[in-house]
Parts: sequence; structure tokens; C-alpha cells
Amino acid sequence: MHDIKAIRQDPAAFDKAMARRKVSPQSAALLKLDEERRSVQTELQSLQSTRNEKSKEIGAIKGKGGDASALMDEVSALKSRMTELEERDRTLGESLNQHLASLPNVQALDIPDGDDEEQNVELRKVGEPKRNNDKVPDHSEIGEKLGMMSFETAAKISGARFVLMHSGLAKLERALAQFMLDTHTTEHGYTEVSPPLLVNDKTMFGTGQLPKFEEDQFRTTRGDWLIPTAEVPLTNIVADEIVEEETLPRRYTAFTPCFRQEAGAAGKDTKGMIRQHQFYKVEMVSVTTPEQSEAEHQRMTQCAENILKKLELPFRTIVLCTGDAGFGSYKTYDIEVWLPGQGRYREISSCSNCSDFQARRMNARCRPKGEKNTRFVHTLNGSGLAVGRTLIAVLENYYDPADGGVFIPAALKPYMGGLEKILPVK
RNA sequence: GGACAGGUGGCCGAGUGGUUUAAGGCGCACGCCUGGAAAGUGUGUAUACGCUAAUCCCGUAUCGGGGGUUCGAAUCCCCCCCUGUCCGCCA
Repeated sequence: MHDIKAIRQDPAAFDKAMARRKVSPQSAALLKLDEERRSVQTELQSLQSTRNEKSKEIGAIKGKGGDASALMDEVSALKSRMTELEERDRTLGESLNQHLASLPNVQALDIPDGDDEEQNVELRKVGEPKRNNDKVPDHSEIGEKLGMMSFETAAKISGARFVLMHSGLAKLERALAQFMLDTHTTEHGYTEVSPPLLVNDKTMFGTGQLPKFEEDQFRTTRGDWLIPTAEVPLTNIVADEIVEEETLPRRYTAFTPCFRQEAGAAGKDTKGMIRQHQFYKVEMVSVTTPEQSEAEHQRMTQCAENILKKLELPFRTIVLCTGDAGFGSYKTYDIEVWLPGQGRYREISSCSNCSDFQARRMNARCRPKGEKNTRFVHTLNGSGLAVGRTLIAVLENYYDPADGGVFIPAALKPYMGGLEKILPVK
């Protein structure tokens, strides 16, 4: 959501920012609505003022037993115009808000311009990618050969884009989640949260899933939405709140299932568990002051990277160009893990600074100590990490071609009861 | 899911159509008093929009949310949401 006052102040700058997002100039249409609305409000408020004053007089006259019918007629005469203005004000406000809510966030100035992922820029690489001399199979093949991963059974039970795991792999998934949560809570200072997984319209609007991305979501028969990421409930913790700035930054983490229709992804990643309707993810969310968000963004990205370092998985971090960044993003770093089975890096985490974009939609504000005025908080979210994709990365990077087994990364052994290796079931 | 009772400022709480500009209390902030503190005492203490140099002043809106009746609504009517208690169901 954008600040109409800021657009009023510098319409050209706003159009320029939208142009980087491939959005045509919007300020003229927005300001026209805004101007008309304010003139309607000015007239309406002056009529309300008159009405209030005269009604008070009527009260005083009647209190003394006098006749106020002349004044009452006068106020009655204002009514039709007032109703008209109220209606107009409402309509204009709605169109203005709808228009503002449909536009993506402005991007940071230091972000590379670009049309798609081809123009993303690599910032750093950590770890040595294992070249595929050993002919590492795809994770789905590894999993099925282990006898612990079945897309067929999942398809029978549910349909396409689901997977069922058992034994060692089911436990490995749980171990990964535990390990990530423990690291974030004990080393990175995040507060663990167990949030609702079904949320209402307002919440989905707050983080920007609605109204534009409705077709990507699952909805219950009651009208609740299944969260597509824990970012949604975690960020909305501060919705409609005014928080003291001393208490910022606030850092939340949660381990939840995520549900996505993958509506626009037909034909993409149909094999394996890269892209599913349901997957587990450990999410990080930070709420900060405007001054803190840039540093917090770096910090959060490092927290995500730290998980991969501990798991000794090779990765690279990239900054998304203007054409590839998400709707609410001010700046986004993606972390991509090396998958030997695919012979390339694949997204495993996305860390975004949403500046005040979500805060405006949620009406989430903060107040500097001792000051009267409030301002909007900044919100950030990042995967820390996508558990399913991390499991894939472990399978492919720790695969042992000698016996088709998978070694357990040292960091996970305590969570796997000391197990060294997952071996195929006989 | 059903029945009943509720939802008023940071908190408690009065208020069933008009001097309510939401009483009063608590808390908080600042001052007075004091050697210092407590007690006492005075003042202030929501958010948004508009106007504006301004966080002053002024205007408007907001008493869970939305709509309606009325010259005038915290108060009356309708719909919805939430909380509590009891019943039912359930892990």
C-alpha cells in the first residue's frame, strides 16, 4: 500500500518507481481521485459542522421548552446534500484504496533493473559445488530407491504435487525443522511462535496475498485461507498495533506447513518435491523501525545462510532484480542451494525487506519514546529455510553412490539419534 | 452448533435520545509542596483525516465493525465479529 501524501508531494518520483516495476504511470489517476475526495470531504465536514452546531441549539431550546421547528427544518434541508457527499466520499475512498492496494512496492534504488531472473545479480558463493562426476541421481530417485519416498501413494491419497515420506526421511524432515528452530531461537534471538494456519481476509490483505493473488491460495468452505507461508500470521501479529520503538526489532520464527495452489506454475517442476501444494517451512519475520530495516535485512539473510553453513551445503546468495522481486518487496535476497542431481542452484530461501508496504496495509505503527507522533513499522520476512527443499539438498549432496544411502550431516546427528547414514530399506 | 450475559479512552468504570466538550477512579507525564521521598495538590494524558510553518489552534470522524432511524445516537433498530458462562460435540 502506498502513501497518497507522498505521491501528492512528488508524483513524478512515484511514476518513475512504478516504471522500474513495469507499471504504467499511475499518479495522475490517483491524484485526481484524491483531489476530488478531499474537496468532497471539505464540503461534507463544513455541513457536518453546521449540523452539529444547530442541533445543539435545538437541544438547548427544547430543554427550555421553546419551539425549535424552524431550526429543525433548516438542518433537515442539509440532509440530501450530505447523504450525497457521504456516498461520494465512500465511493472515492474505495476506488482510491483499491487502486493503491493493487500496486507493487517501490524497489530500493540500489537494486539492479531487469525483466526476469536472468538479470539477478550474484553477491556471494559459499562452499564448493560437488560436480556431478558421481552421477548423483535426482532426489526423487534417491528417495524412492531408499524406499522412503512415494509420489504414487501421495497421488492416490491426495493427487498431483503431493509426496509421502516415511521412516528415515520422515524423521529427517522433522530433524531439519527442529535443528532450524533451535538455531534461530538459541543463536539468532528469534522468538518461537505457533500461529494459526487458517487466517481471515484482512490478514491475507495485510501481507499482500489479497486481493491480487487469490488464485494462488487455498480456501476452506467457511471462507478461511490456508496460509501460503508463516509470514502471513507472523507479520500480522503487529496489525492494528502501535508498538513502542524501544521494543523493536521484534523477531519471530515459526515452523508451519504452507499451502499453495501453484496456479500459475502448470508444467513447472512437476517431477519430485520441488514444487508442491503443501510443504513445511521455518520462517523468520522481523518488525523494525524504518532506520533498522536495512541492517536487519542483512542480518536475517545471514541467519538463513548460517543454517546452510552448518549443514555444509554449498549455496550462493543473489539480489533479485526489479523484474523478479515479489509484490511487497523493497529488496529481496534469494539464497540458492547447490543441487548436484540437477547440476544447478535452486532457491531455498527468500529474504525480503518490505519496508512500510505491509505495515500500511495492516495499520501497524510504532512510536519513538517520548514522542506523540506515530509512524509505520518496517516488516521483513525470510525462509529459514524451506524444509522440503533442504531435505532435497541433503539427499543429493550427501548421497553415497556406493550403496544408495545418504549420510547424515554432522549438525543433524543429534536430532537423528546419532544415526550416521540412512540406508535403503531391504 | 444452541442458550444467556457482555464489548465505553493505556486500565477500571458511569452513562438508555440533547449543557457529555464521554463523569469518576487508577496508571502515566510534568509542575507545586519537601532537605529528599511518600502523602497531598495542580495541569496534562487516544487515533486518523482535513487545515497548517507546526507535533499549536481549529474542523470532522471514531464508544467492537458495518448499515439504518432522527434536527440530534455511546444510548433506539438491523446485520456481522469477538469475549465470558452453561449445554452439546470433540483431540
